[in-house]
Amino acid sequence: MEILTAVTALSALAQEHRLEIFRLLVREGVHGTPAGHIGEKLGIPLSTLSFHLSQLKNAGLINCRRESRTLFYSANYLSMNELMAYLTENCCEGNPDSCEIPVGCVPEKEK
Amino acid sequence: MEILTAVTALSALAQEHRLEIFRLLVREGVHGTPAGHIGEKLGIPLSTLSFHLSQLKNAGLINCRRESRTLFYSANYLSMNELMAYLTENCCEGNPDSCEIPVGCVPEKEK
DNA sequence: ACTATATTTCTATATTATTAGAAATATGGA
DNA sequence: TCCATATTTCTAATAATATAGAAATATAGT
Repeated sequence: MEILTAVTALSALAQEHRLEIFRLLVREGVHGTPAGHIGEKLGIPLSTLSFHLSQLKNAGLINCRRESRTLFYSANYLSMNELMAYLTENCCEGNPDSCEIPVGCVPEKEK
Repeated sequence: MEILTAVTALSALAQEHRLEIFRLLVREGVHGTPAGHIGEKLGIPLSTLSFHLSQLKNAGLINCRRESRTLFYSANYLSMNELMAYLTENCCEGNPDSCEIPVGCVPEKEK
């Protein structure tokens, strides 16, 4: 991963509204959620929401598909996991005794 | 984790110099690296470096200990992993078939 | 006390991001 | 074609962040 790709993704997540949006979409799953529902659930005006969705989309963290008049947004799990892998790359020079706490998209019941 | 804690950590990582600094420290391990070495390796003026180190420190992503005149900075692996867990929390409503790609601090050779 | 080293704090300037109302665009039904 | 719904783009005001030189602080050796 290019460092600018990672900075763009992290910048996209480094904002309260956008982090809420992203976590909502991570919870909702691959089918996606209409933009309007996101704004309603989080109490964000639609023009502001649209700005934040485009930031997340531009960073590759979310996907968008149209179904009639409705745009469904969904989390891009692959790019999320690539970002996390980038952060932990080569940790402890390959000797992770002191830091190994694997995380990822794993359901609560299996933890 | 509080959302503001996560936003602070993500904001700290969402900057090219700071992301380079953090990834360097993740690689170097728990013993830590003197501030001067970081600036030298990354070509960052010391006053600028100090500003960025304080942002990362304030976000809880790195630790600092003094040894004589030298300040050793090191990655805080626990808070890094907590941040990643926060991003993936409750993914896919507990049905991660479409997104399960666990990541974390695991050495290359074991991947 | 003096000097050298390691690092931080202060400062001002320059750059970038956030907000939400109003207008514009896209789609589909009558 | 006309209207309703869903969402985006435009706009301008406001706020926050990054930069690096110079001065200040902390530590240790002579």
